[in-house]
Parts: sequence; structure tokens; C-alpha cells
Amino acid sequence: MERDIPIPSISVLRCFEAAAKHQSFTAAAEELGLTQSGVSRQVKELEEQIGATLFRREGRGIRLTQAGKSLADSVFSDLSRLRRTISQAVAAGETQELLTIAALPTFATRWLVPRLKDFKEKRPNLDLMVYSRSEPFDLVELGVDVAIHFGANDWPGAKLSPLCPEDLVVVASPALLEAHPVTEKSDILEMPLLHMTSRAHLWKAFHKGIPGADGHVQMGSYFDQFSLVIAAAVSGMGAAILPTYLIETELASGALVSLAPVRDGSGHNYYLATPPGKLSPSAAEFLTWVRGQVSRRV
Amino acid sequence: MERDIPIPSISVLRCFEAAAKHQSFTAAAEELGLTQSGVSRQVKELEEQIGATLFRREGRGIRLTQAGKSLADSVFSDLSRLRRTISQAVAAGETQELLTIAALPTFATRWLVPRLKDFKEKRPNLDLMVYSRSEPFDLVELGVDVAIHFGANDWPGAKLSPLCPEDLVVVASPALLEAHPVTEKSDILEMPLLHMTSRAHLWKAFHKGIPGADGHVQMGSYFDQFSLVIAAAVSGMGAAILPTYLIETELASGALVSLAPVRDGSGHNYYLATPPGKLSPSAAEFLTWVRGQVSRRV
DNA sequence: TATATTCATGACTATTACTCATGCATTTGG
DNA sequence: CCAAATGCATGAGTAATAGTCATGAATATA
Repeated sequence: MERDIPIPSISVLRCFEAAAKHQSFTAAAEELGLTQSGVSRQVKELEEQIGATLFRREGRGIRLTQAGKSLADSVFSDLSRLRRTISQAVAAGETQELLTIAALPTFATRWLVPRLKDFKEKRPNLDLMVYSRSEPFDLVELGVDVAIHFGANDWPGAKLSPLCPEDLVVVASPALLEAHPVTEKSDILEMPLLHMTSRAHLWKAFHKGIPGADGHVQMGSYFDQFSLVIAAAVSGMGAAILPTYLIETELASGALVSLAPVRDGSGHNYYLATPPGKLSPSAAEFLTWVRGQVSRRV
Repeated sequence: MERDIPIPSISVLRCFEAAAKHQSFTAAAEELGLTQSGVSRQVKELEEQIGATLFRREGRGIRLTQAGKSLADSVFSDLSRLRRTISQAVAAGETQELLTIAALPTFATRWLVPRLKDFKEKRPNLDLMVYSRSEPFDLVELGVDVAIHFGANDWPGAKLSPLCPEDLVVVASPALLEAHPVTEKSDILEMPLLHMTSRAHLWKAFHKGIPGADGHVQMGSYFDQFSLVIAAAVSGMGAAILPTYLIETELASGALVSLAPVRDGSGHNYYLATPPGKLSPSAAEFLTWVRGQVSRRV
């Protein structure tokens, strides 16, 4: 039944629709912002395509034929559906634009989220969804637009661009420093040490950087999230090696004191990870903003 | 919710549909018989109209975004509906074309219908509907395309064009003529006369055309349909004044004998009546055919 | 590494949509 | 009844859209 018959143009269908509604080419032209001549031609075009007389020309007026009436009913309906389809797509594009972001848990909590208010103010119509993830994952699978990644320059299926290095420092609370005065770097190794499980080598690396220190590193407490390490350090439980990005507030307030820089030496960095293909404008804008936040210190 | 957002062109929607189906502009172009470049432009146009990215460009390929997927589903559906709408209109125009004809009852029975087979052979796909009507009526109201009218040049709301004059003759059966030999016109008036009620003046008019005839006209039998008059005349019941068009068969076979011509004098004619406005091609064709039949005598 | 493939885009051509002017047939108003 | 107004159709021409050809960039493949 359905054959390879070309669909008339939207212009033709709209002219027919308006002429059917008004039973007048002139009134239809007014409604459409065209000339009567234009409408007349389009309707004639449609009559030729359909192979039927759709309007009876009576005197100076027109009247729908039975064939015209039947077609008009269907065309009204079809055009209305199309309008709804397009309107909804446009509305979806305007109001439900979503940017999905992933980051390491503590980085998300302590660095990213407190700053997102600034980005949100720049883009009020953009909804944000933030995931915390510790390991690389399939960005496309989860529909993530941007991930802030720490580690090696290696995330299969993603495009990585460097964000910044990780600045590590040894910190301790003022209370701990009173009980364990530090005049040289090696004094730090006599303190209780707080360890991040996934970064167990950090104290070894620090130890290697101290001339004349023996090969022994104090055992201490172990934690699997930097946020826990931070809390323990603030409470005076021990000295910790932490990324400065995560403790900007504590350093500023004096809750933690920076004692010495640490060089990781593993070559790990912060990166921005994006799915293959071109970035959406929102994602591109977010990347620009993040870079600005990194270079702007409190 | 529905705003005055322009509907994209059919060309744009078809390119999007095909690209969504194939997830490839090149394959879509092949299916549509266009170039990749053309499809790329139309999809880009749609993305700009909608204000959303519909395809993610990945390497050398494309993948529908979520927004693209949603829109594709709706567009498939809407285009399918439109195709059906147009196909059905075209099919209706091809197979259900109908020509509605009206004529006087006896004229329809004895002249028109026996000849319609010829017209039907010329137009096999045209369905015919025949009404018998004795008086003028609203052609548009009944949806009648053509009426064969006998009478004055006066049918409100219809266009009349002359078809032919009515040829009237006095006829009698051979049996009646044996019982009532006719050597002069005036001898006819001594026969039993058959009267058509709606044409009661005809015998008077005939009588007036006979020099020296007295003012008296024989009463006789009256009938309200020419077909009854014809039947009565054939049975020898009396002499009748009949239109030749209605008794072509009887004159040819000798069932009725023509005795004398009759001049009506009222100026009545056969006309073709059509509704206001332009004739459909079928109606115009029918008119041409009828004129040919009138000028062609058996 | 060389070759093939696919999308994007500049420059250009072809086609469609539309305008302006006019004619014809009618409707309307005086 | 006649002049003016109205509305559809159509010729000639213009503007806008649809589409092609050629080319470049980025990738995928052998």
C-alpha cells in the first residue's frame, strides 16, 4: 500500500492546511505571511502530486472537495505531531542540558564541589551530575562528559589532557608539633605517621629524600580515603603526606602546618578525561573553567 | 509548550532519519541518492535548528546522542504517518474516482444507461452513480457532477449548456394503424390519444398545426411517465407524441411508426447542468462523450 | 608507513519557493 | 446597470534552499 511516493514539502503542506482552514487562498496567505500567488501555486502543486482536485474553484472563492476534506484532516493531524516532535526536541535541548562529571571522591568533595557554585552561576540552565569514582571507567557507558583523573597518562577509550601536577606536602597539626618538635626533616620520621593505603610508597619516597636517614619507616595508621587521612591529621593523630589541593582550607586556618614538600617521583598527574569525539559546548566550557580554578589559588 | 518553531524541511528530516538508521552520513547519502556532503549539511542544519548535538562525531564515524535517539524515534513515526497520509490520498484519487450523474427517469433508462457501457469502457477506473430526477435540484447538495436536464434554460445554482432540441413525433403501432388508417394528418385526431400528464399541451399544439381542424381534442388515456406512454403506444392503445430519443429502438424495429413531426413551441431543450465552478476532468470528459452520443444516431 | 575511509566545508550550480504584475471572472455597492 | 472591488491563476523574474564537486583533516586499516 505504501509506495515510493515523495512526501510534499512542508511549505506545500502548510499552504494546503491554511487554505483548507480558511477556504481562501488570500486569507491563508495572510496567515502564513506569503502572497496569494504563492499559496495558489503550492496548492496547485499538491493537487498535481496527489492527482486529485482538492479545492473546487467557485466564482472567486474555493471550497474543499471531498478528497480535499479527507486529506486536510490527516494533514492537520500529521503536521501537529511534527510540530510537537520538534518543539519537544528544542525544549529538551534548552532545559534538560546536562553535564555529567566524575572525580576522585575526596577531590570531588573537597575541591570540586565547593567550587561548582561558581560554574553553576555562569551556566544557570545547565544541570550537573557528579559521580565519585576511584578508578578509570567507560565514560561512554556511564554517559560521563568529563572526568577529573589522577594517575598515569593512561585511560583506555578516553582522551586525556593534563590538568596540573599533584603538590604533596608533609603536614601535622600544631598540637602534634608541640609534642614532637621538628627542627630537621628527619625529626618528622619520629612522629606517628598516617598512611594512605593506595599511596603507601609516599613515606618511603619522603624518607629517601632525607640524607643520612636509615632505611626504616615507622608503621602507623592506614586509611583508604584521603578525607580520613586529613581528619586524622587534623586531630593530631600523626603526620600525613597530602595533596595541597585537598587541604587548602586547613593550611589557611592553621589546623594543619606544612612541614616539607614531597616529590612523588611516579610521574602521576591530574588529567581531564573526556569521551572520544568532539566535546559538547558545555563540556568544553567546563574544561576551561576547571583550568581557571586550578591556576587560581585561595 | 508548542511554540512558533518552524518545522524543518522534509529534506532535512529524511536526511536525519537515514543517518540515524545507518549511523553514517555516507550510507545515508547512498540510500537517499545524494552526496555525503549534502546529508552532512542537512543534519548540521537540523542540529542548529534544534539547538542540540544529535550525533557525536567519533573518529571517522557518527553515533546518535541521547537527544538524537529521542528525536529519531519521533521523526521515524511522524514521517511514516505522513507517507501513509499521502499514499492514501493518491490511492483514493486513483481508484475511487466517482462521477455522479442525474437524468430524467425515462431518458436515463432508455437513452443514457444503455449507452453508458461505451463510456465505462473508455474510463474503466471511473465509478458511475446515476440518479433519476424529474425536477431541478441542488447539484452541490447531492454531490452530482452532471445532470441531463430537459426544460427551460433555468436551473438556479447550476450552469446550463445546451445539449440538443427535443425531436417529437406522433407515433402509432401498426395494429392501430390497420384499425385506423391515416391518409392525412387530421385522421390522427380520430384515433385514441395517449397523453403524458406533464406534457398535456402537446396534442393541442399538434392540433393547432393542422389547417381546418376544429378546436376539439379527443380525450384519451393519461400517463405520468414517458415509459408508460411508450408501452401503451406499442400495445396499440392509442397514438402518442414522444421524443424520438426515447423510442429509437421501437422506430427501428417497426413496433412504432412515425406519423408526423410535432413542434412543441415552448422553447424547451435538453441541457447539461453542472455545479458552479470548474469541472473535474472526469465530468468534462463525460460531457464531451454525451455530446458525441447525441450527434450519433443508431 | 602508505593507503583508504568518512565527516566538514568552500565555492559553485540547480531547483524550489516566493514576489510582483497582470488578466479574468466574479461579487458588491451605488 | 455599471463601476469598483475582490479573489484566483499565471508569466516573468528574484531569493532562498538543496545539492554537487573538490579538498582537507582526522581517523582507521592493511
